[in-house]
Amino acid sequence: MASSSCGLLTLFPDLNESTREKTGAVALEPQPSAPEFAPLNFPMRSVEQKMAVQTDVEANQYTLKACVESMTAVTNLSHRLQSRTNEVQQLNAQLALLQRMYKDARAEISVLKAENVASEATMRKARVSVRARSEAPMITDGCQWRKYGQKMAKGNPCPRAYYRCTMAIGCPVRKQVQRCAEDRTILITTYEGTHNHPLPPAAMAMASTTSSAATMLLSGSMSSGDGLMNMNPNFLARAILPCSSSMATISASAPFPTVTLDLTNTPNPLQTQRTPTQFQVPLASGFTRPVPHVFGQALHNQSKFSGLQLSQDMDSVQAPQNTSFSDTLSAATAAITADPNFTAALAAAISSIIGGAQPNNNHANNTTTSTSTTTNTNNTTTSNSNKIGSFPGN
DNA sequence: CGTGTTTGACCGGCGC
DNA sequence: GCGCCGGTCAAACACG
Ligand SMILES: [Zn+2]
Repeated sequence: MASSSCGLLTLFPDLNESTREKTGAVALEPQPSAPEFAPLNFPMRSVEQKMAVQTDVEANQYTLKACVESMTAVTNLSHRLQSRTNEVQQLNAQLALLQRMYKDARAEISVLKAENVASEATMRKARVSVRARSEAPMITDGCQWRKYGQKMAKGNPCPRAYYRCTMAIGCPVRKQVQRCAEDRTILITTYEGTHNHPLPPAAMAMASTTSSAATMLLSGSMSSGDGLMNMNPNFLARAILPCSSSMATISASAPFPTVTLDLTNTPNPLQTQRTPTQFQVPLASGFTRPVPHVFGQALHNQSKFSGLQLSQDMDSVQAPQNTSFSDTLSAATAAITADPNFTAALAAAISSIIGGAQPNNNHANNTTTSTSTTTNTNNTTTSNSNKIGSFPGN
C-alpha cells in the first residue's frame, strides 16, 4: 500500500499539491522523526482510530484509483495533444509552402501583368510611317477613314490631317497625313494602332505591319538585323524596287517607336538620317515566310504602285521585270535567315503600299501607262480620292 | 436623312 | 500658373 503510494508519487512527481497533501495525511510509511507526523503514531491509536484510518485508506484507494485514471487520461490526452501538435506542425509547414507558392505566383502574375500592360502600351504607341510620292491627298490603303481633325503643324506650311478607321465601330487605328515641308510631293502617312476587325487583303498588310513593328521593337530583335545589314544593299534594293532606293528606318527614339518606310526615289538626307538612334535596312530584307501570298499581291499590283508612288517612266520594263523579280526573290528568300517579325513587318508594309494602291483591280498589270492619277480606274474605296483639290496642302 | 467633312473649342502634357 | 503644342471633340455644315 505504502509502496504503491510511493511508487505513484515517484512515477508522477507532477501530481498537484492537493493530492500530495491528501496522500501525506494518511501516509503509511513510518516517519517518527518527522514532527508533523508525530500524532499519527499508529501503535498508539485505539481500535476506533484504526477503524477510522482503515476507512480513510479505503477512501483514499478510490482517490488514488481516480488519480491513476485521470493520470492515464492525461497521458492519453498528452499523446493526442502531441499527435495533434505534429499534425498542426505538418499543416503549418504545408500552409507555409502554399503561402510561398501563392506569393510567388502572385509576384509572377504581377510581373506578367506589368509586362502585358507595357506591351499593350507599346503596341498602341508604336507607329508605322510611310513616306511616298503622291499627288493625291491620301494614300488609298484599302481601309475606310473618317477625318476628325486638322491642325497646322509647327514649322510646316502644310496642315496635318487626322483620320480614324471606320471599317468597324470602335476600331482604334488612326493615321496622320502630312506633306513633307521640304518636298511637298512627298506624302507622309503615319499609322498607329491595330485593327479590331478583319481587313480586306490590301489593308491587312498594313495592320500586321503595325503590330509586327511593335512586337519587333518591344522584343528588341533588332540585334539580329546585323545579318541583314551585311547583305548587299544594292542587290536587295533592286530586287524589290528596281527603280527606287527604298529604305526602312526604325527609330526607337521618343516619344513613339516608329518604323519609317521611305518609298521616295529621291531620298531626303534631312529626313532619312535625322536621328542617331536609328536602324536602316534595305527593304528587300523582308522576304522569308509571309512571302508567297503577300508577294503575289505585290506582283499583281506592281505597275499600279509604280505609277502612284514613283511617277516615273519604268513602264517599259515592267513585263520582263516580273519574272526576273520573282527569281531574284527566291534567291533572296533562301539567303535570308532574319528575324521573322522584322521581315514580316517590312514585307507587309511594302505589300500594303503596293496592294493598297489598287485593292480591287486584279488586272493592274495591264494598265502599264498609269501615272500618278491611276487611282480612279476602279475606285471602290473612299471618297477621298475624289476630293484631291480640297486638301489644303495642295 | 444618313454620312462624312470642316473648323473652332477643348484638353492634357510639358517646359518655363 | 501660364502659355505652347499636339491631339481630339463635336457642332455646324455639305452632299447625295
Ligand atoms: Zn480598322
